[in-house]
Parts: sequence; structure tokens; C-alpha cells
Amino acid sequence: MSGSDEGDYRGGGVRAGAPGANLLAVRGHNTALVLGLLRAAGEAGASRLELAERTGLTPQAVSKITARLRDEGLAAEAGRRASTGGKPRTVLRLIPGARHAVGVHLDRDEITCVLADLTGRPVAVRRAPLDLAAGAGPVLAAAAGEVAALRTEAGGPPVLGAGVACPGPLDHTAGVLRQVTGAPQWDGFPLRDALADRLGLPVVLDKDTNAAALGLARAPEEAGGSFAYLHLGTGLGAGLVLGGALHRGPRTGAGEFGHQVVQLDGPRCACGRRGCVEALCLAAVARGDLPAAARVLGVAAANLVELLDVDRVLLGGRTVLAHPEEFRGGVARVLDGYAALRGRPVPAAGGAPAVPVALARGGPRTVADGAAELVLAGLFR
Amino acid sequence: MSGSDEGDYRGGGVRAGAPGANLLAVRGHNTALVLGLLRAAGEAGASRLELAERTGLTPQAVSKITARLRDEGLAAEAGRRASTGGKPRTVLRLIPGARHAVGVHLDRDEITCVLADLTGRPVAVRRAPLDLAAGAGPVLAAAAGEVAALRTEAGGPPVLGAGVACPGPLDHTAGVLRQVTGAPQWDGFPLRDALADRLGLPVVLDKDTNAAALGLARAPEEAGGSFAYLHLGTGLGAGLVLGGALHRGPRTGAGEFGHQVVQLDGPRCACGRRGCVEALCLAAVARGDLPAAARVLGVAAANLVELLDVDRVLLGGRTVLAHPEEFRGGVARVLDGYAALRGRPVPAAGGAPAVPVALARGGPRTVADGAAELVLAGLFR
DNA sequence: TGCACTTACGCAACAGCGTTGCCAAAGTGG
DNA sequence: CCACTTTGGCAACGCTGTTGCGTAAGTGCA
Repeated sequence: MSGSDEGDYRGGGVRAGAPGANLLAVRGHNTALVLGLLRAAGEAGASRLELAERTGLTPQAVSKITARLRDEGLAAEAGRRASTGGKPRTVLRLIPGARHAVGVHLDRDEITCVLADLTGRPVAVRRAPLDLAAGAGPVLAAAAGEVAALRTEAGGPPVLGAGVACPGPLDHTAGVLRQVTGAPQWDGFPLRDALADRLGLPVVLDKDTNAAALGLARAPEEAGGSFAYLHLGTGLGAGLVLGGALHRGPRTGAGEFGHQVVQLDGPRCACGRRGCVEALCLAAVARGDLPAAARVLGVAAANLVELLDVDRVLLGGRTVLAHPEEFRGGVARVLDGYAALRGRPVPAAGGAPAVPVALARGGPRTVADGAAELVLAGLFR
Repeated sequence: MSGSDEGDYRGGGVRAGAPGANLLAVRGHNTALVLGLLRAAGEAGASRLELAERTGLTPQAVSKITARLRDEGLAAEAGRRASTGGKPRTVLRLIPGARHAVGVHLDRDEITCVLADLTGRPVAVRRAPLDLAAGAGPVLAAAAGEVAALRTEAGGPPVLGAGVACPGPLDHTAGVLRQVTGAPQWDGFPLRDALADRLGLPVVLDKDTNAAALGLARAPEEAGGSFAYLHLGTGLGAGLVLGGALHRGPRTGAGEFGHQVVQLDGPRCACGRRGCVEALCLAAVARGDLPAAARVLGVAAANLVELLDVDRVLLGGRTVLAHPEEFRGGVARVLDGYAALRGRPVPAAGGAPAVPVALARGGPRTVADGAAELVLAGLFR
């Protein structure tokens, strides 16, 4: 392959802020579309005709596209389907190991790095203690060290880039951190460019909750759908996937879920407001009243579900993972109760649960896996 | 023009659910893009080179596209810019009267119809009492009659279609009503197809709040941005525009803002929950306590702003219009207070208002104007 | 075993998109 | 009047997906 367009099937020929489409853009679009379908098809693969049907392209166009993908080593023929009375369809499969992507999760006390293949599956993982408040020098050194170790450890195919997930407000577009809670020295630090220099790789920066949500959006059952990922750890945040796309908001500020007020004139929160979910929920956890914590979280989740009409709610974060079923069940009970009250579309008539609540895949590695997806998302559609 | 693609620059060559792009799709995309820029430019117009710069297309491509638009009567040359030392740029302008679109607002007690030009400006308006609960027969007859009267009254250019805005849950994709509050006989009625038959026009159906939001999104200051339109009338609803696009949700269910719970264990609402904004807000209005009503609305608006990171909040609906400044000011005070607490990006350092609150343009015609935009939106991007 | 039929898929010619190279038109400024 | 700048159309071009058609590779029946 040429190398110049490696890892950028999305934007072919379209500059940011220049939405005009040309032939390069068409090619990039369709290629990413086919790659996305191949990834979604997984082990089962997909035939040219199936791809044609699902994209609306002609079989001949799909043949040309998949021929390019095979030339680049990204896809290969793998067996045939059963005949339906004529020549059997040739199955095409994505070659997961053809490229790798790095995912870095910078948490307050820990760094987690993964090397993921094209399907997003981690092929190598490293984890180490970290003091995020120590400032840029030590953190950059730690990240660079871990990533280098990961790459020598796993060797192999070209690495497309590194996705980096951080807590707190930041600017995804500029790749700059904003006031990380408890570590004010990071405010304004251009982490993306600094890390890109250190690693010699393209870097994408995003909030931890956004990265997690993007990673979860890869699951086949979420394809093209809408869901909210609620992350309850030392704080409470959300990542929103609407219509298959991550909603970041104009300032990467979307998903500030912790300070949703659910009790007018309630107890004061550290943020200055009164009655924030985060404060209420964490206070209940602190006094050991998990049902109350889950109920408060459920009410806020119900507000979100109503407002955005999402298909599903996913829960994650350390606090949830410590008591998974208590939180999942408690949140689901609130949603089910509300759904029974209103005429929300339900599978069967009556009061069946309208919006399912589930635990996010990946457990403690949800964010790091999602960080790798920040890079991989550029290849697929 | 050929007629077959009239009013459909958006989907040229792309079937729904078939996201593959071909040359027809490219042409449609770029044409709609240029038309959108011409509409945004308004009276001032835009030169070919300006269009080229903003689309990322070459000047020659813009020339070809605008030549087609001139052939179809949608655009025309209109004067020249001042010379900068060479041949002066030729200004192109959208011809607003080249096509019309109908907007119909079916409210519980009233029908409002507008005939809008390509800029969305109403060229004719009709308003009549209506009993939505009377059922399909009388309502369809009334709508057909009003629209016919509007068209004979205004005469003129081809009509692209009719946008219809209704209260209550409905399915935008299928064009089917769901349980309209207080008028259960509408549940499941295929209003879009029934009206399309009656009118002999393509019909687009959507919720009243969505239509209003779409119409408001046309304003130059909202171009490509995010905002929430909060509609407080006999009920409370919202229309969400995120990144320039209306967010309907998978089931056209997004924007259910009235039953956001902001007071755990608060007073019971008609919906069965406790502490819904709608109940609290309308109760305050009923007892004449407008500051309390505005404050409750402000808290819920702040929750929405935090969660979605919108640029602006717009207020509308009869109750708001009865006391516009009380509501605008009261909501703004809550948002300003919260913004001062948190380190939200602000124009100047300090506690300047982060998210502006304004009254929606159009007053009592906001929804009907927006309904016309349901049709016009298909032409522009 | 042979033949008719069905289905998959590649080659070659084609239409149409935006792009490029070039030139005429239409201004400014000395 | 002339040199220069800038706009914008014409024509040739490259590349996209599309179309027409031929070939490959199966099934099913006689």
C-alpha cells in the first residue's frame, strides 16, 4: 500500500471543515464501509454479494474494493458458503492481525496500555502504577516506556496510532487537557502533540468515558444504535453514543453526567450545586446503602433515557464493578418502573422492560480497550 | 429540471439504509452543500470562489454546480463584488421564490398552515380552530382545505412538499402517530401517507418540538451548532439540535423533557413519577409564582446543557410567550450561577454567562415555520 | 455421464463526477 | 496604453462506480 493514506480511509480527499466530496472521498467512504461490515461479520465473514446488498453498491464495485483490500493485506478469501443451486459465494474475512493500534488509559493512579488488533481485541496488555498529578515529565516518560515495551513485546504488524483516554475536561479537537481535577498543572497542556512526538505515532486524545463508550459501540448488538455508558468510579460520568456515533459536543464537554441535579435544594455537592446525582449516589455508597445509590443512579439514567431515546444503558467503573448486580438491578428496576407507567414502546403489550441495562464489557479494561478504538474508528464505518 | 430528483438533492443515488456512495450521491451532496451556503449567505450572496473555499471544492467544480442551479432557476447572478486588483467576483444568490414548501402545525385546538419560500420565510399563513380529538376525518379535511386555500391564494412556483408537526409521541420514519394525549383514537394512524394522498404532495411528519427546533436551526447564528429548544405550553417538551442535525432518537422519542425528575420523592406527576419538571413548573405557574417556575425550568435546562454540551438554550411555547422575560431571565440566572461555580469555558476569565438563553424566533408560528423546514431541509446541507 | 440451469464474479467499455491546464474576459494601477 | 491581477469558462483527463457480457463453478435431472 502507498502508506500515505494508511489509517485514513475516512477522510480521503476531504479536509476538516471542508465538506465537499470528490472521488477520493467516495473511495475512502466506501472502503471504510466495507471494512466496517467485514469487521462486524467477524469469523463468519461476508461474501461479495452480501456486502453489495448491505452497502447498496453493485457487486462489481464491491469486487474492486475488496481486491484493493486484499492487495493491502487487510482482507482475504476464506472458504465458501454452501451452494444455493449455483456457484457458491466466496467468503471474505478481515485479517485482524494486519494492523495494530495502541490504547492508553491514563487514570489518576494507574496507567493501562493495550495493543489491539483490527477487531479491537487486545493482543498485549501492560498496567503500572502512575501518579497523574506528578505532571507532564514523569507521565510522558511512563506512557512512552509502556508503549515501547508493548510494541517490542508483541512485535508484528504496523501500528496505526495511539488513542489516549484521560479523566476530566479536555479538548478532543485540539488534543489539549483542561483542568484535570486534583492536578491543575495539566491545564492547557498539549498532551496529544507531546505524546505524538514521543511515540512517533499519530495520537488521538479523548475523555475516558468517551473512549469507553466508543469501544463498547463496537459490539455487534450496538451496531448503529444509541446507548449511554455510565461510569461510576471516584466520580460519575457518561459517554453517549447516538445513532452509532459518539456525541462529544462542540467542546468535548458532553457526558457531564455527575452533576445532573435530581433533588432541588438537596445536599450541597463539592461542585457548589445542590442535589447532584454524583453526591447523592456516592454518599449512599459511603454509608453502605447500595439500593439507595442504585436508585438515585437509576433516576438520573431514566432522565437521560427519556431525553435522548437511547436503546440501552451500560454501567461501568470501579464502584459499579465492586457490586455489579446491585447496581445493574437497581437501575433496571427504576427504568422498568417508569416504562410500566408510560406507554413507551415495549416488546409485548404491558409493562415489559423498555430499555435494558447491562454491565459494560471489558471490566477494568473498558477504557483502555476503547482508547485503542479511538484510532481504529478511523478505518471503519 | 427533470422532476425525478426535484426536492431530493440529499439522497441522490443513496437508498435508505444503503450508505454506499456513488457518483450521483457525490453530485447530490455537493449540490445541497452549495445550496445551503447560498441560503446561509442570504441577500449578500456568495461568489464562486467563496463557495469553493468553504466547500473545499475547486472553483471549476463550483462553476459547474452553480451552472446547473442557474439552469434550474434556483440561483442567479446578482451583481459583483468590489475588485481587489483584478476581475471582480460575480455574486450568486439563491432565488427564494423558485420553490415553495408547506408547513402544517396540528395543535390540539388549532391548525396553522404556512407557505414558505426556499429561505423558510412564510409568504402566506392561515390559521383556524381545530379539534384534534375529533379524529382523522375532520382533521384531514381541515388540513387539506387549508393547504389548498393557501396554494390558490399564493399561486406561484412548484411546491416541494408538506411538513406536518403534531404533539405527542409519533414515528417520524413510518409517518405514524402514537398515543396523542387526550386523543387515543389516533394511535397507529398513518397520518403521513393519508395526508400525502389527500394533498398530492410528499409529506414529512414530525413532533412539534422537533419541527420547531429544525426551523430554528436555520438561523445563521446556529449554523452547524448545538442547541436545545424548550417548549412550555400545556406541557413541556424539547427539540435537540446537535452539531447542526436534529436528534430524533431511534424511535423519534428524543426530547421527552417534561418528565425529567429534578426532585426525588417530590410531588406526584400525572405520568406516575414524582418530581417531574413539568409538574413542578406548571404548578408554580398555576399559583402565579413565575420565578419558581423559571428556576425549576432552569435547573432542568442546566442538566441538559451539562449532559449534551449545547451552545444555546431557546425558549418557546404559549406559557413562555405569556411571560417571556420572566422565563428567559430566570433560566439564564440558573445557568449563569452554575457556570460561575464550575470552570466552564467562558468568554473572559471569571463568571461570565457560559450558555446564552434566548427566546425562540417566530413566536406562535415557530412550529408551523419549522414544519415547512422539514421539507426544505432535504434541499440544503 | 451428460446436459440444462443457476449463481458468482471478473474483464472491458462506459457515463459522469471533480480536477487540471490553459486561455479569454474584465478589472486595477502606473 | 500597457503590464499585471483576478475571475471563470472550455477541454482534456483521471478515477469512481455502473453496465454488458463472458467464464467459472456449482446443482439437479435424465
